[in-house]
Amino acid sequence: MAATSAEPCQTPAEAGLRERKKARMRESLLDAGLRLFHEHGYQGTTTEEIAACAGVSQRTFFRYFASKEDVVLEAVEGVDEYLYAALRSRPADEPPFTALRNAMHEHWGYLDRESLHIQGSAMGVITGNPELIDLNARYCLSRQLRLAGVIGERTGTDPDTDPRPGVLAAVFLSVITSAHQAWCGSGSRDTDDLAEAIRDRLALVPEVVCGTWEPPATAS
Amino acid sequence: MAATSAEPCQTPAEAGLRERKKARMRESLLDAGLRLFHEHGYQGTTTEEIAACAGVSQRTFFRYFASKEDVVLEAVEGVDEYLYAALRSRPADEPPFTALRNAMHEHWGYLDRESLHIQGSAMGVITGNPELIDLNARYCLSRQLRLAGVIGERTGTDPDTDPRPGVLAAVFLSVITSAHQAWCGSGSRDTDDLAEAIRDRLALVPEVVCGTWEPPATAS
DNA sequence: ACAGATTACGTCAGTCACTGACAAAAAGCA
DNA sequence: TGCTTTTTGTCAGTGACTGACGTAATCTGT
Repeated sequence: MAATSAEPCQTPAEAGLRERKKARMRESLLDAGLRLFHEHGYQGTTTEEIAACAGVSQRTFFRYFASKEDVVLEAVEGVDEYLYAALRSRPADEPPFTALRNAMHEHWGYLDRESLHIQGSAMGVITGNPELIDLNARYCLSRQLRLAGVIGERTGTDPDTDPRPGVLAAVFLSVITSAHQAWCGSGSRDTDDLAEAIRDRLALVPEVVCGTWEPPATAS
Repeated sequence: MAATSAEPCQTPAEAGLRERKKARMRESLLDAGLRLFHEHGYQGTTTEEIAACAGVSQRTFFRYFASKEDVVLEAVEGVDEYLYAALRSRPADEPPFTALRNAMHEHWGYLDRESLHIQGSAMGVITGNPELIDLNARYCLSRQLRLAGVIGERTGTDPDTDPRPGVLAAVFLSVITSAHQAWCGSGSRDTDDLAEAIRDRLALVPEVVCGTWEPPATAS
């Protein structure tokens, strides 16, 4: 079914009308969802409203997105791509963690004035209750795996056999999340503060894991 | 209303009968929940079943636990106490990260044959949608904060002003989670394998963040 | 362009987590 | 023993999510 296309080829688009409609529908639901989340908050938006806003039924919404959270996730993944690209373009001789820090820095410049920076984070697992994996996995597993993959590319290591890319991805994302929490807790809405928190905390990691801390903190 | 107590003081217990009943109710619901989760899985257990199993109505269940997930969380927190205790009893001259690794090792010995080791993990935050914090916070924020607090005690640093305890807690928990994921993914049910994965990955952290990786992994 | 197989959609009904409101029962207190 | 406070059950309702089924749109071959 791949090469037997005898299509009129009037539209320059790639696939059939059905595919294009589906893609547009998904896009439409995503836009509607993000807009409504922005306007009324996440909890303040129902899936019915998203569907109605996109002109379809709630049931159709759930045919495109497995859950309300997935709308957010989709956006997160889109944003992360910039980080991966930045990481890939770092010079090859940079040590992995340094490259990540620098990539994050570039990435931030890119995102700084985006309307949406969404950060997912690490997942949790409950021994013996695999169903709970799904519940949390949404928030980080895919992110962590993808990042580990990109780190693996850079370093020539295979994330499936070498745990180091996975560990670095986990550490990196957890520090980002930690900074994010601190930022949220501080009440600041200034994204520059968030960027600074991220930078500071990433810079602290080697010291924090590699030795004894100097008694008086950098409590400026 | 604090010192005006002219209680008969007939019962040797600490508080009034009401308090004790409440504590027993909570315990009872927790036991029922964990047992049912174990028997039928998390998804396979409804809150009504938990309530019925404890002999109360569903509404009462939700008066004791804000959510079904909270039942699990409660158990997680109980388990973590052992880790904190182990960390507190490490010699004061051990560097923080080393102390954590050793504490984890001891902790594991303690838990090894427990019926329940539950691991929560890091939370995610969505910029501008504080409601989502709750959603994930359940899974890690409290854990991370508590651990940061204990680390702060040990090192004489204040987690509120010095970001280092928070960073270390985040890194540590994320590596545990990462190991947990790898273990789940490997299909092993042997807790010794999990302990080994955790040990290996923790040992890798300094190398992973502090320099250039040696090309051929420890792909034993 | 038209019949027949796919596929997408809307509608309906149902489950489950979770919540507010209210009345009855239990526990504390005088 | 009355009176107040707290706890509980019942009821009704919201919102996320799913399965079933009929209808409509798209695709396929002629």
